[in-house]
Amino acid sequence: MNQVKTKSALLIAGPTASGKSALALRLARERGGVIINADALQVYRELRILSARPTDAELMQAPHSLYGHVSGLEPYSVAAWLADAGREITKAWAHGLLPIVTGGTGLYFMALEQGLAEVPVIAPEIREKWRSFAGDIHAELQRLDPVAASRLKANDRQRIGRALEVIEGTGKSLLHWQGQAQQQAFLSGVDVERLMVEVPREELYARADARFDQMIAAGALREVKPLTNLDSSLPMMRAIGVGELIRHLRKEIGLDEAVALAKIATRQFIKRQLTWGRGQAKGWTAVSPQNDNSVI
RNA sequence: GGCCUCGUGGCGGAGUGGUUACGCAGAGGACUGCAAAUCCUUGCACCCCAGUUCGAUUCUGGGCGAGGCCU
Repeated sequence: MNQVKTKSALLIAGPTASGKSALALRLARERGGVIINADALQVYRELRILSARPTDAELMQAPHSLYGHVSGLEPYSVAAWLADAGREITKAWAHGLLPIVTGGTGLYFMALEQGLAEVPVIAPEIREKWRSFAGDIHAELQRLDPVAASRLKANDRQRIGRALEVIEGTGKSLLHWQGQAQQQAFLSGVDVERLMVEVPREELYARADARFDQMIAAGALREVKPLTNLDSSLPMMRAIGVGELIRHLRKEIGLDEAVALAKIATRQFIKRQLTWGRGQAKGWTAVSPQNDNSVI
């Protein structure tokens, strides 16, 4: 068991069902580390099974943080996660432990390494106004912030809404804020090791399919039942499987169909994660979950 | 056995005598506060044979196949 230098960190990324957690667990035991979650859905308390959070047995083998630590009814975001993660990393260092940040959300790793633009907090009313805006949202952005509008696709309501709330809430373009010096780059100047878990596509799909069946067997329907009447726009409700299983509980589709749809959604998600990895995580060290000899 | 309808890409489903919708799945890509989200691009077909025609997925005939009705 190595003694950890004061300022180092290990990042483990990879698509869902690739075996990141098991690898993180092993390395945490070997090196004396704290596993810090970098998955946007595993933070939600209500989704233990469907978000594939570590089991109790796994949690006991090494310290974990940011798993199921927030309510799905509360707003959460990259910024909130970044603050949480920064705090946990600092704490790990203070205890002489290696922070091992692992998860499948590329945006979170990006925020961790590059920081986030220092955009002031936007008033909830403004935010809500644009999220529920019924008209031509892109035309509105063209009027208020033509430069930002020119960079976004007309159908990309989510990003357009963000650009609108920023220009209205701060009086300045989102591009202005992004052009400012980035703060909160916790890992700048830190000795960072980056591992990308890679598994052949076909094998990954097969593992993901099998895992969803296991989730059903483990009681995923029971987990979803209390969520049936919640606002479907909550981020938690977009977890793969939640919408599909709710439709089944409402007798709209059979269980077989719900499972099939969730598996398709999982594969599509994996594809996006792989695209992210190829485009945004160049230079990470590729490791396979079984034979990660490239890791010291 | 007779009559009728139909046979389009992996699936669903339009349509046309020449420039071959669309949806889903698949593939590729983007990505700075909802990211397991949001968005962009895209390969792939007209059951077989013969005929009509300058030209057939589209028209005619036959074959094969599917479904329905009748006996």
